[in-house]
Amino acid sequence: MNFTSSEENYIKAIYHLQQADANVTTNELAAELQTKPASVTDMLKKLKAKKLLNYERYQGFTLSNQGKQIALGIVRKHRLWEFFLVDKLKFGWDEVHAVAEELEHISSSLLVERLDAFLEHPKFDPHGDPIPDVHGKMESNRQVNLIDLPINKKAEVCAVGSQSTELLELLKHSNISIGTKIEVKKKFTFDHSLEIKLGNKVAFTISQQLAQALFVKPL
Amino acid sequence: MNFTSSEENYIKAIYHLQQADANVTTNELAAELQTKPASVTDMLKKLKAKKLLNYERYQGFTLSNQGKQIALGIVRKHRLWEFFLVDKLKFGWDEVHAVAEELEHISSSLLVERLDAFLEHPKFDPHGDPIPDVHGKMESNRQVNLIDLPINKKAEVCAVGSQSTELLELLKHSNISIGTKIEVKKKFTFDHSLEIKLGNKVAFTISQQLAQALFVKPL
DNA sequence: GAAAGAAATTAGATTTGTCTAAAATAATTT
DNA sequence: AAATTATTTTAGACAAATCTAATTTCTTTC
Repeated sequence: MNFTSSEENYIKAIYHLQQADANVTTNELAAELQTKPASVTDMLKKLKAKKLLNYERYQGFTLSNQGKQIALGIVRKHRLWEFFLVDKLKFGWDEVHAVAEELEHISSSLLVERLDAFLEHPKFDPHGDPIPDVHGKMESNRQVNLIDLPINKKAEVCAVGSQSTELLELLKHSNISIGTKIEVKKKFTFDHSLEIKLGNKVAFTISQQLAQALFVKPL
Repeated sequence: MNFTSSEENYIKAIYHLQQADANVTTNELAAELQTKPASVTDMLKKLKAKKLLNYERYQGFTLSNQGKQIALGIVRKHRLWEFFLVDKLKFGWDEVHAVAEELEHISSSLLVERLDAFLEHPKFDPHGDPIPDVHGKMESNRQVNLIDLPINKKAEVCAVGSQSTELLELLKHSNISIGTKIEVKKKFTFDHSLEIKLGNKVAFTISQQLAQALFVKPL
């Protein structure tokens, strides 16, 4: 199936906002796309009709699996073009975004695959973001500080910020180790503490200091 | 100023049809763009308002100088992308047209210039058509048989098909030599003879045989 | 748990590019 | 030069994507 540039922009924006926080709202999306909430609602209905979105009015929305695939295809194109612009056309990494926004809507999939081959199948774009392959798979190996992990995003602990016995003692007591599945449920502004959940266990809160010592890989 | 893809498609189509025959009609343009004459009229009015077209209703239309510049910019982008697709991405020369039709509407002029540099300023696209430079200038050195010269297109005689004394005698008598400015005013279907005009002199007709012996360069 | 406030949605209008059907103009034929 | 035919244009409608203003639904506060 084929989509308009406008539809693709909505899908991509929803995808990115959902990465940062699984609970995307109509207003957030409107702000992101520099449009009005009413326009967003119109498009949500259209995307639902095309089965790209799970959406019930007043109840919020998430991308369907099909929607996610479309989003990944657009992200793939965007990042491949960014790589091309910087690597081949000698653009600065800060000059490429606007141009890539246009190029990502070129529809030919043959073009994308030939471009990918020409660039020798790069795995990351000039900003370090991973480039999805034809099937939407990508290396999600950019580790981020737990403080920066979006709410409700499942991740895996992959590194700690120090090897001090004090930290290790606290980690052991909290049942956190390398490989632990982790998820942030809430962020408290007052002291920047986080409510987290390990696997399916009951949630508990950790301090800003501990969170900053933990590095995770989004799944 | 910025134009929509639709406007650009009209400008480009008018440009190409005007190359083939200076008298482009509403119906021809509609056929070329696979749309209806009424839609063409609508767009003609819009392009006139934007000063890209000389147009009076029922009286035909031609591109203004500004319109020609826009057209050349689009042709430049189209042919540069075609060159890129064939030379770098290993497309076949017959596969590139549709993709280039999409790519030619990407607006960034920085992109075009960087692409031109990356490709090392090619002068001709994979089909042998000349690529206009930033200022719209291009080598128009594809010589065509006088028989194929569009009506009302000014051209210059650049070669003859044989060196026989019979031909040279006729050419001398007709005042035609290399460098003569020439223009076809009418084509007669009956015997394929042509009415031609040399510079500002009075028009006269020549036979199919003579026309076929003359090669010209459109100006 | 009712009222106030915030967020989301609907209703109706606008713009762009297109269409069909009808009318106006130009070109051709007799 | 009048009549026929072909071309071009207008008038009015429609779909896509957007907007403003009004309304509905949800959330929060008291």
